[in-house]
Amino acid sequence: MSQLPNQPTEGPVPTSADVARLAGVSRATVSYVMSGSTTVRISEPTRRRVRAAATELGYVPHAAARSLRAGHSRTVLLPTVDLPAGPLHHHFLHELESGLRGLDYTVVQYGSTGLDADEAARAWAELRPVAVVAPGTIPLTPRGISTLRRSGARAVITLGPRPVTGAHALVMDQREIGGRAVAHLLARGRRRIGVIMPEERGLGPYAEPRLAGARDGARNHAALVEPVPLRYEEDAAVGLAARWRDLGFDAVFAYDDTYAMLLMRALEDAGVDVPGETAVIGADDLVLGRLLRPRLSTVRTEPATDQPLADLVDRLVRRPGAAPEHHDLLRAAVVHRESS
Amino acid sequence: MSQLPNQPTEGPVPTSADVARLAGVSRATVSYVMSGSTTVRISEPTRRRVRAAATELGYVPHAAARSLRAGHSRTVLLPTVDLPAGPLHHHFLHELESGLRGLDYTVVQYGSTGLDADEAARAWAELRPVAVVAPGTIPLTPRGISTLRRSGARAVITLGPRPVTGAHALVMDQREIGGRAVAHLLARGRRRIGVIMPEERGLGPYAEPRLAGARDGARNHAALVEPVPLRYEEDAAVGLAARWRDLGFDAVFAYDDTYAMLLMRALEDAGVDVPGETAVIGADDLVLGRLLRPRLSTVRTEPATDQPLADLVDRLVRRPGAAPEHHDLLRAAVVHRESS
DNA sequence: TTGAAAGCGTTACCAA
DNA sequence: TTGGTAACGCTTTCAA
Repeated sequence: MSQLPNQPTEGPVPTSADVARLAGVSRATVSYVMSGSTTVRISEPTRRRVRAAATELGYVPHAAARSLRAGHSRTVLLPTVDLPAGPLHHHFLHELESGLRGLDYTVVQYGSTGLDADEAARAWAELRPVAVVAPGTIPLTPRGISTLRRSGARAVITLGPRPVTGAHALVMDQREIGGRAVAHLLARGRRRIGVIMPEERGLGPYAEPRLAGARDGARNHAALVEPVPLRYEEDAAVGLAARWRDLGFDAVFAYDDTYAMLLMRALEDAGVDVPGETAVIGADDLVLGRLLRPRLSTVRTEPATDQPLADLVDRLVRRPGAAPEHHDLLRAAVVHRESS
Repeated sequence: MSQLPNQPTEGPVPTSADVARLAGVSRATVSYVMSGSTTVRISEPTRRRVRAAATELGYVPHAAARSLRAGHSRTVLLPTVDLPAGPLHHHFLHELESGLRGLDYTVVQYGSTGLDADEAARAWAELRPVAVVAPGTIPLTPRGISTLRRSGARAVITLGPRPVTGAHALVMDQREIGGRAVAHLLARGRRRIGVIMPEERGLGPYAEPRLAGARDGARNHAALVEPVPLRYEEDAAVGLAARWRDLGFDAVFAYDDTYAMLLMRALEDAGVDVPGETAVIGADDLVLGRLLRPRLSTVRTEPATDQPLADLVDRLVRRPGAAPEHHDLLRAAVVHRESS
């Protein structure tokens, strides 16, 4: 094991010039060695001297200086908000992140809570990312998109429930989820369907399309579809259950399995029979749905494309200026269990 | 509404020189106006001309160039891994992120899955962050810490279950959770305690200290504490429940409420009475615990400090070189319900 | 095989 | 009140 510097030198940060000096070569040579350039032949002894000097000084190249000189970066910016975003969103985000890293991009998440659309776009543009993949929960205006493109971003992509004009879109269309749920309930003879809408901030962009899909699904049937707001708290559910019979629903599509569980428990405590009196279906197929009694019916969502997201982003970066593309990322299917 | 550029010019990115040219001033003047410098007086008409030119060109300053020139950045790097990390971890991360932004830091999350400790440290160092707050799930070696410090990081901080030698530490000591759980079970007369250990990768850094705390808590009592591995899947739980009576436990401390729910359901289906035959306690006080029957006892964790994390990081940045500090972030308390 | 020098976009100092 | 200039750390062409 090599000697570690025992005093975390508070001194200046070593640069390639320091390495060059220590190794007795020029800065150019250091650069060649560090980047493993093959266009220039450097003797093996020299390489070793340079590497040893770099290690001794703890030299790490300065990314900003490099990309400044290069005129471009390989930074992909993923703005984030700190709101819950659904398991599939996380799945995609993770896949995207590791895939892009594999393609040698530097992936950086940048918290953007509380910034308005154009402030956010400017803040992102300062970092000169080669691509931006923004969640649908952050509004992206045409002006913001323009700012980003003019700052050198070769791809501006939204990832969310809705496409955004002017940007490429990876669409997770939540409407199909609502549509499937309602079709299932209709097929089982239900006609008065409540749709649980979370009152939690930030879930709207997901919940609204699910409701819209539910409504569309009931369009040509003599059926009622009505939103029912609910906070994710026990007493809210108890209150709702207490006036449940007055509402007159014979079925309910909950925003997701966790809300379904919350409601189902409250209904049971209030003496409402599930599924006899009210059928319940959730969404997202969480493990907990199988643990409930009755077992929870749900709408499972799964990736609709086997093309890795990262490849898609990479392609958009390489062929910029192409017309905005929309890609549907979601497939939805009902998993029928006991609660419906 | 002002005129938007109708062609997303594929041309070169505008620089302050372009703005200067268009406004008929020097680059220096542009810089003064854009950064709102007060040390230099610029006439109001000039300011207006500069701002108009900047808007027209869609000019956004180049962060890398700025920090290169300045010799330092206000970037705080939060390396992330894509593993589940507990609700409190998320809470802290979010608080830290928004707090730091309020203190005018640029907070950036950087995915580091799959990198080894020293590779990761080098990758982070390339970005020249002024501070790094690394989750405990990413091992940080003395060498890595040294690399970061020498690259100009004024604070290297770990956020996780364990302090790391040489770095500041925001400790979320999970041991107390196990300790409280076991103390509670002992007080209720239980003597043979199983501790559910998730088999899921990445939970180890949280689960192990919880187990250690449980063992410590039983030290001076004639009690048995034994780990029981469990995958978070229904059939794994069913299998465990089937041989439950052979194991001879009269109580179980589950890693968290979700594992507790999984096990409790399987035990119930296997005819094991809870809490009569086996007492169950979870952790993290999730909403679902109150929805279970019997209602789930749990160990609630809450922030132990009312000093905002961001202020703490800020202080460490301003007073670098100070001896490593440890801060305990967690307080744990048993919430007794029906399952124990 | 190596070195000198230019230039990426900024900002801070010093003159005008 | 404004402008010229140098410097931040790096890569790359051109010459030696």
